[in-house]
Amino acid sequence: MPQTSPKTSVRERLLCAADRLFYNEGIRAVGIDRVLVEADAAKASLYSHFGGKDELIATYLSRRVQASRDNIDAFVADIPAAERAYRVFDFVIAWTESSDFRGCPLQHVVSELPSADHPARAVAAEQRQYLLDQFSSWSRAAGVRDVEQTAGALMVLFDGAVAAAEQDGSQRARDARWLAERLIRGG
Amino acid sequence: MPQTSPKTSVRERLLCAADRLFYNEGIRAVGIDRVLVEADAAKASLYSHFGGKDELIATYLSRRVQASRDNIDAFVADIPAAERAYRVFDFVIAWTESSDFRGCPLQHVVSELPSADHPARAVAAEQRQYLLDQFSSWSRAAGVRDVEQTAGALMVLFDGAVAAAEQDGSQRARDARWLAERLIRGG
DNA sequence: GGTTGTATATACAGACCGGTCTGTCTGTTG
DNA sequence: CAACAGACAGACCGGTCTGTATATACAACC
Repeated sequence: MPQTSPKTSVRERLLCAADRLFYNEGIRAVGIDRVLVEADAAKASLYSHFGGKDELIATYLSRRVQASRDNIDAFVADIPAAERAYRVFDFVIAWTESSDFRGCPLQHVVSELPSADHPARAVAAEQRQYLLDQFSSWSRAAGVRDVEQTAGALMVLFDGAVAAAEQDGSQRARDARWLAERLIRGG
Repeated sequence: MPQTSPKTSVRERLLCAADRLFYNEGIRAVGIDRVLVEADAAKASLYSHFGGKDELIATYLSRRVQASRDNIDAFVADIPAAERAYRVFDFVIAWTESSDFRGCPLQHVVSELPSADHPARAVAAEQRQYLLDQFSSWSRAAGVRDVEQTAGALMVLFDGAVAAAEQDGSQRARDARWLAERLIRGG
C-alpha cells in the first residue's frame, strides 16, 4: 500500500491512512483525528465520503480482503488445481515474512468489533465463505476422500498459520504448510 | 466466572467485572468507568489495586491464562501422555461450544494492543511458551518422528481452532481435532 | 476512645472521541 | 463570467477517556 501523492483524491488518501493506522495500531486505538492528520484531509471530507468511522472501517477491511483475494488468485494461477490446497501456504509464508505483517486484519476486526451488526462483520463473513469455497474446490481437485472435512481443516490451518505467526513468527506458517501438504498428499 | 457477592473484595469484583466486559466487548471498547459501575467500586480502589488500566488488563489476561492452564492440566490428567496431543482438542471443542465462548482472550490482546511493551504482552508470550512446551512433551510421548515440527503444527492447529471457531462456529474445533489425531496417529 | 487499613463519593484536569455545521476556497465547465 | 463540485479550516457539540486529588466512611483491633 504505497504512500499517496498530493494529486490523489481525498477518498483514496483517507483509505490509505486508515489502512496504515488501523492495521498497525488497532481500529479502536486510532481515532478519526489521527486518520485525518495522516491523510491531510478535512473532517467533513471523511463524513462526506464515508458516513462515519464504521463505514470507513468496513471499507478498509473490504479493500484488504479484496487485495488478499487478488493476491491469492494470482499466486495460484499457474499452480495445478490439485496442488493448490497446500501450495497456497507458500503465499501465507511470504506474507508472514513481509516486514509489514501484523496478523490478519479480518481476525483483528472480529476481535475488536464483537457486535455482529457492525458493517465490517458482513465483509468478514463473506471472506470466510470465499476461503471455504476455494479450499473445497482445491480439495476436490486434489482427489481427497472427504472434501468437506479437508476444507474445514484447511480453514483451521489457514487461520492458525496467520494467528500463530503473529505471535511466534513465520515459522508457524511453515509448520502449517508442512501439515497441509501431509493432509493433501498423505504420508 | 461467577457473579461476585457483596462480601467479595473490591479487587476481586474489579477483576470479575473486567473479565466479563473486556472479553465480551473488547478491551479498548470498555472504559474504566464501565468496569467500575459493573464492579460497584470506586475509581480510587481501581488505582489503589492496579496502577491503572494497563495493569488491570494484564491481570485480567493473566487470570484467563492461568485458568486455561488449570483447565487443560485437569482435562489431560487422566489421559495417557501419548494421546494428549490430540485429545486436548476435545477440551477445545467443549470450550468453543460453551455459551460464553468468544474466541481467545490472548489473541484479542495481541490484536488490540500491538505495542510489544504493554504489560499484557509478556503474559501472552509466557503462555505461548507453556503451550509449546506441552505440545512438545506430548508429541515426544506419542513417539512422533519430528517432535519440533509436530509441536509447531499443533500450535497452529490450536490457534486455528480457536480463531476459526470464533468466526465459523465449533465445527472448526472438530476439524482441528480430526487433523490433530491424524497427525499424531497417522492415517 | 484512638488507630489502622480499606473503601468510598466526588470533583477535577487535560486529552480525546465521533459527529455536525458554517463559511471559504479552488478548479472545472458551460 | 456564473455555477458547481469537491475540499478545506475551524468551531462546536455532547460525551468519554485515564488519571489525580481530597475528604469521608466504615470495620476491625487495641
